[in-house]
Amino acid sequence: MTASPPKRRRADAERNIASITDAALEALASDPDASMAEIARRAGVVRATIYMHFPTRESLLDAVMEKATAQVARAIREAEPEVGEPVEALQRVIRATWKELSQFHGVLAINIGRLPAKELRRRHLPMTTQFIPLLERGQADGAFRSDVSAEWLIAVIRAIVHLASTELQAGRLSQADVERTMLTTALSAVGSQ
Amino acid sequence: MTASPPKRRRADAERNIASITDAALEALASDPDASMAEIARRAGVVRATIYMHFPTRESLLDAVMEKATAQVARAIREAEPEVGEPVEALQRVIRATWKELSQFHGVLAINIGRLPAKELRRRHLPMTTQFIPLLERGQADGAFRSDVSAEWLIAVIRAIVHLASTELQAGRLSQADVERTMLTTALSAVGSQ
DNA sequence: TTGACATTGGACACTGTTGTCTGATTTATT
DNA sequence: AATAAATCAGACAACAGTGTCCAATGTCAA
Repeated sequence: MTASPPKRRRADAERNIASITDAALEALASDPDASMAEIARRAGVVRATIYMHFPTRESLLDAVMEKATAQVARAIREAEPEVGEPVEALQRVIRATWKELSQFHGVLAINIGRLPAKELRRRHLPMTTQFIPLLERGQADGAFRSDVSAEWLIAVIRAIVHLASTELQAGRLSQADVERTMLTTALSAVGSQ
Repeated sequence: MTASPPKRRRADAERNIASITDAALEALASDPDASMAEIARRAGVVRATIYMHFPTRESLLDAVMEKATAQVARAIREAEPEVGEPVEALQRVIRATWKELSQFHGVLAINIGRLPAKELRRRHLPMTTQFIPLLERGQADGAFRSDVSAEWLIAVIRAIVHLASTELQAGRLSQADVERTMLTTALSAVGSQ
């Protein structure tokens, strides 16, 4: 999935591609409209170099998004959503992905408005699909409310995690409180009682 | 607060100002980066006319934001947050403001990134201050959870309302379901049980 | 009706961004 | 050491947006 059959690039090219996507990730996190020049500057590379590897700005954004979602998806997977009590599992998954997601907080939001809703949903699939079985399992055994769809619950959880990230960044929530607050709120919103 | 002492404008000027802010509201809702030209086109006015009344793009945005927040604030006030049982009152307030807020859904989000967090908070005051007493009242009598701040609860409610608006717009939630879903989720997130 | 106010339509300079190109230079690979 | 790949430095055209200006025209108010 990384670069096996298509073409063999030189080692420094490979390195630069990594630098560029990393820099883009950073830059876009603080400013969703960061220019190619700004990204190049951060990557320690000349602007034209970016165009060596990414034909357009759009294509760079696509690559960055895919990298971010893949990284979050991996973190979710490693938290083993299918193991144990639904409530415990959800708690574990949220906790494990929270730091990951908070990095990309702004970055993943770029797609909103940039892509049609359908496409956006498709690209979030690597993350969302992993939640579905967990939530449905919880709904089946009465741990989570089942008067709304699992998709809605996912959206609510995501919103709360993003919110926690925002509030932390804004200083309205302390490092010490944020995790507990986020978790209890998410569980309370999703819980059945 | 509208235009009492500062200076008397001609009637057509007054009318155009209204057209412009309305057009800006519309345009910015669908595209947060809508240009002055696009706004002028919608207002049925030439671009230079906008600059007659708003010296810069920024100042127009400010005016639009203030208009939007004022409108939402009024709707909240009319729902009488201070009357009756906290749970009932909150339900009433959310329901009453929901349609209002869903119009401005995207518009109010423009400020994020445009303004420093502190300033942003200040401008949201007309809306948020009205929630505080209601939430604190509910926290005091055990209706709402009190292990987190009232400010956090406000943020959570706002996030859920915005989310509902997004999901409705994306067709992931039906007109019939959206209000119930939003309300039950918000109350469940805020409730103490 | 008249004079002041306001809008029009068009032009203008300025800035920032994207994407392309080129020739010189550096770097990895064999 | 030789060759191919990649980067650099800088220029360029094209475009879109902001803010300003002006002369002509339209509109309100007394």
